[in-house]
Amino acid sequence: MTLRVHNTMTGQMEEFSPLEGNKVGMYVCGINTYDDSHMGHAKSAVTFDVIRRYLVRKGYQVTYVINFTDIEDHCIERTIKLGIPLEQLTEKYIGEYHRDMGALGVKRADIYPVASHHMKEIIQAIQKLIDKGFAYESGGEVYFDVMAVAEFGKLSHRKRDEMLAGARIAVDERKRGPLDFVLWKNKKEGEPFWESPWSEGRPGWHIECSVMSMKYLGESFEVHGGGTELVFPHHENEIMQSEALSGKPFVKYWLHGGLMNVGSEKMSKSLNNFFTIKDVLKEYDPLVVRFFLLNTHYRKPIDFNQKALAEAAQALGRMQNALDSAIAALKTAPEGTDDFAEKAAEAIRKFDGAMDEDFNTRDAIASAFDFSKELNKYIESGPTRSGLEAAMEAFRVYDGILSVFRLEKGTQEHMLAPLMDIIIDIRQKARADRDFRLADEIRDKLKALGIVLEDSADGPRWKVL
RNA sequence: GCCGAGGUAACAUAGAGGCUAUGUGGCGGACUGCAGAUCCGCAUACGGGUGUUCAAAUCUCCCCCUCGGCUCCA
Repeated sequence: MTLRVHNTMTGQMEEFSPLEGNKVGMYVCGINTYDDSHMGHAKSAVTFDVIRRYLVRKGYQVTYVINFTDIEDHCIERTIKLGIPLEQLTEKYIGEYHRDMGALGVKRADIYPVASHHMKEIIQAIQKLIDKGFAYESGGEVYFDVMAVAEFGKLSHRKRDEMLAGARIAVDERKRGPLDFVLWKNKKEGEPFWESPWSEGRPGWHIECSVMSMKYLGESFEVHGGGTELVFPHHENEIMQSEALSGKPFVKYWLHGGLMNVGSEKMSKSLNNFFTIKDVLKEYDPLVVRFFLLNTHYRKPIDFNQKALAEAAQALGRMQNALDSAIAALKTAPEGTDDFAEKAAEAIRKFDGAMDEDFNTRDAIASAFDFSKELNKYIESGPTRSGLEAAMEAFRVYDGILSVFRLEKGTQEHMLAPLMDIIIDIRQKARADRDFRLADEIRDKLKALGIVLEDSADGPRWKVL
C-alpha cells in the first residue's frame, strides 16, 4: 500500500516519496518559549508525532526536527517583565514543553534547535540574502524584498498584485513595499540584543525556521508541518527566504493541521480562551486526551469541550476493555489454531489502509473499534492462545501509532493479584451462600479503593482504575 | 474583498457514484441475584435546488449557511 498525503502546496493528495532513498527529513514548527503549552499545541504535537510514527512504520528513516523560537516579541516581553535572562526563560519553557508532551505520549524529536543558539547562522543567512539582492538594509533593520523573487504566494495561493492592492498593514516607511517583512530588527531599550553588521538587535520572526531547518535537514527536505494559521505569512515567507538562499526547492510536502477551537473560536493565547495541557491533565487521563485529539482527522479543527472529552473516555474505555479481556483470556486459553489470526491480520491491513490516506486516524480508529467488537465475540466463543496472540499483535500495531492503550497490566496489579485471589474467593463463597449483602459490600469497598470487580460468565474479573 | 475548510442521523466524527458508517447517547432484547462489562436488534443521515447517470451523500451548475486565515499564534 502506498501512502498518500495532502500537500498544502498543491491542495491535493499526492503519493508520498522521499527526495532520495528512504530518508525523510521532517520539520515542524514548535512553540514560542514564553508560557505553558495549551491544547492547541498538544494537537499539533500529537498530530505530527503520529505522522512521524507512521512514516517510521512505513520503513522510512525519519529525521524529525522541532524548533523552539525564543526571540520573538512575547518572549522578549516576558523576559523583561520577569527580570530574568532570556536563556533562563527559554530553558524553563522547553522543560515544560517536554514534560507536557511527554505526558501525552509524544516521542522525542531527534533535534530541537533553539533560535537564540543559531544567531551566527541567522546573521550569515541575512547577509547572504542581502548579497544576493533579496534583502536590503534600512535604518539598521533588514527587510526581505518580496519583489525580488519570481514566485510569490505559491503555498497560500495568493497573488502578489492582489496582496499589494488589499494590504491591510500600515506601511512602515523603512520598507520598500508593504509585503516586505523584517529579517533583522533594531533593539528597543531594555531588550535583549545581538551584535550584527546592521545594528544591535534581533532577527525577525521567519528567518530562524529557514536557517535551522536547512541546517539540520539540508536545503531541500521532505516534510514541513504546522498549524494552518502558519501557512501565511510564516511558511510562505520561509519558502521565499529559503529558496532565495539555496536556489533550490525548499520542501516537498507541506502538511497543515486544523486548529483547536473553543466554541466557534480558535484557541489561542491572544483570545485568552486556552486550556493548558497541565490543567486538562488534572482532570483527564493523558491517554484519553490523546485519543480525543486523534479521533478527528488532523486537518480538521477540533472543538474543545468537556462533553467531547467524556465521550472520548467512554469510547477508549470500550477498546481497552476488549484488550483487557484478551489479556485475561490469554492466561487460560488452550493451544490450538483457528481463523482468528486471519481476522487480526485483516484488521491491521484496514488500519494501515486508513493511515495510508493522509494519516486518517479517525478511520483507523473506526477499524480498531470494529476489531474490538470481533475480539469480544471471539473471546466469548472459546479462544485459542494463537488467536489471542494475534489480537494482541493487532493492538500492538495500533498502539505503535496511536499510543493510547495500556498493553500490559501495571506492576500494581501484579502485586495485588494474590491478595485479590483471596478476596474474590471469599466473596464467591458468600455468593454461593446467597449472601449478596456481603458480596455487594466487598465489591463496593473495593470500588472505593479504585478496584473494579465485575462478575462475568468466566468468573469474576477485576482491574485497577 | 482575497485565500482556504466545512455543512452527514440526538450529538461528535469517517467515507464517497451502487456494498448504508464509527463512537457517545436513546429504545428493546440476551446474559446477570444485582451492578458492570459484553453481544444481538431498533430508530433517527447525508444544507437547499438543478442537471448528468440504469444508479448521486458522493459528479455539474446555482443558491443558502458556518468557520478559519489575510495582524502575534501549533
